[in-house]
Amino acid sequence: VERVINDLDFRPNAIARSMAKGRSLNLACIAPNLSDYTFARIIEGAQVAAMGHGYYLLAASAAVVETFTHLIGELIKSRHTEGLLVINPYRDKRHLEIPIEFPVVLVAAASRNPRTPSVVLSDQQAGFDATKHLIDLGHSQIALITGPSNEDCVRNRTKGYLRCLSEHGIETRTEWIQQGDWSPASGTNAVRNLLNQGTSFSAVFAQNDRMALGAMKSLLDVGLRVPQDISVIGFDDMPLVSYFQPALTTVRQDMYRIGQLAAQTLIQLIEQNNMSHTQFQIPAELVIRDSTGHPGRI
Amino acid sequence: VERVINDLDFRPNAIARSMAKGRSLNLACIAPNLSDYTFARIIEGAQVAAMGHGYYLLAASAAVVETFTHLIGELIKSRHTEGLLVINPYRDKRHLEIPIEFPVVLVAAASRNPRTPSVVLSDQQAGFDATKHLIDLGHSQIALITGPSNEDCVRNRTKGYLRCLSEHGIETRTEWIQQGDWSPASGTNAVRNLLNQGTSFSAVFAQNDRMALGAMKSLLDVGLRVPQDISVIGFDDMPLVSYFQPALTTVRQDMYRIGQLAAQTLIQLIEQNNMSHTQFQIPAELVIRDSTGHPGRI
DNA sequence: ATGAAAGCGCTAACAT
DNA sequence: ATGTTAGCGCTTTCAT
Repeated sequence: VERVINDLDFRPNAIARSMAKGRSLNLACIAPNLSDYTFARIIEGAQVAAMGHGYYLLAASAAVVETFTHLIGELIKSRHTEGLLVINPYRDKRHLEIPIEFPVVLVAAASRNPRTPSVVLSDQQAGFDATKHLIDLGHSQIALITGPSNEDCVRNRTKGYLRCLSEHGIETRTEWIQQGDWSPASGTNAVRNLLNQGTSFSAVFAQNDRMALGAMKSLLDVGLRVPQDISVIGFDDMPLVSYFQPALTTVRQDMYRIGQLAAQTLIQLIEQNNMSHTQFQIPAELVIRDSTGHPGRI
Repeated sequence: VERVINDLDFRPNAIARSMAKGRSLNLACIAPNLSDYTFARIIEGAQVAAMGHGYYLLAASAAVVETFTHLIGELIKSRHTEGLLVINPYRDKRHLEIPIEFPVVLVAAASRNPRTPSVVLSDQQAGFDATKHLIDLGHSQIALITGPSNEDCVRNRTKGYLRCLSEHGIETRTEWIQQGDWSPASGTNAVRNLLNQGTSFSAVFAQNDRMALGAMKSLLDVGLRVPQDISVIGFDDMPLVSYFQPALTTVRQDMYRIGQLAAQTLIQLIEQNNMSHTQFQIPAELVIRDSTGHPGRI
């Protein structure tokens, strides 16, 4: 019998098996989209971890709240999926849609509910570190370009920036803080504002690399040199940013590891129903390249 | 009865349903990895199309041949999945592992088997167009940085380059053709070779953006200006390349659309068992920015 | 140890 | 139209 099984290369029908066991071995990851580098890396890490434990990973994108809500509902009620990885950076009602009696782990945003595990970057610390790097170089007039204010990580990175300034006895000026929308164009714009309003600054900390690049562009456009005149630091360490002129100093976040850890946590939740209060914080790493230097005399 | 169904917000158990119908509504997409922009966009397009038709999309990465083979075997034999989207750019034995009696569509590589549909970029035409753009600007000494020679698209892009040169009566010099490995470093290296061997050239066509950026870097490093001294054109139109100095001229491939079309084709294959010989070719689009210009007198 | 039977929650084919 | 039943391919329990 065993021989025949091998000879025919037989595999049990996964569906029937799921049916009998009440388990689908499917996990799902919901993200605003699947192509942003950050999300793609999380998904990749999660997929590898899932596969390593014998699970499959459904990738789902939900650009708007309605899709998000609907998708979560379907996935859970249809029992298509045994657990959910949700990537929702926004501080909005989506967090209320997250079921509490179902295995869910939140990625890249702290959970609102103590019973839902989450794995996030230590954004506040990272914001602090970036600012500290600039201060250590001798800067004291440091502009900040934030992302949209409805995202958790923006609040935290800003908090880190503010804490660092205050710990070094530097008074914050509200004109230094410009809000962007993560796009390079918004970085360009923010610097233009800064320049127009005559605010003096010798460094800018952009909360993501794309805005940092946009910021660098507008600095270069008006003839300012980076880093001789103005230092620029980004956040993410996207591929290619080291190939810019000058190579971008930035804060690297290891999204692959975050995705991996999130999937592992989810699987543990499923298999051991271990709903312990687990909120992982993953440290970021400063990557010093050529876009930051000592302040010039501008 | 109907009322109770609604009141309880009842959803049929997807697994039992699959069991009874013999359908899982799962598609799977296998790619070398999930985070390269090109792959991520394909997956995103496929996922959106799949969801639009009521299917779910499993994302799977298979970095090495063994994983690939194993994964395909499991996915199919376990009947976990109803159809496969395979992204395999390599000209290797993986193509032989692709089952013919199972719904599969090949993405970003032409299928070896006439019964397997595929959707690919018109790489040859795109290579031709990029070269033509340079020739139209007045260049006649055009270096080429290719990707690894074991990939389909490399062969085709190169073919387009060669055909364009020959159609314009330009004789090809083998020293102009440098092989890279898609990484920026290999682009840097290729230009260094070109420079060292004293080959004269006024433009370089890199078969992806990352190598183009690497190439630009080494040009700039030795004091050559882009595009005044040397023109550079890339391929892909990755995010951010328009923020480089100079903004990169490149060939845009609409991977989202390719993924979408591939998923639609797969679904048709499943639902109508329509195994018609369909090999889609999606056109690329030249995006002219600032890294290409008329040849200088170098 | 091996074999028989019940049942997982649906759908489809039947009978009323 | 409505209700009933067999069966999808496994796992698990119970009997041999």
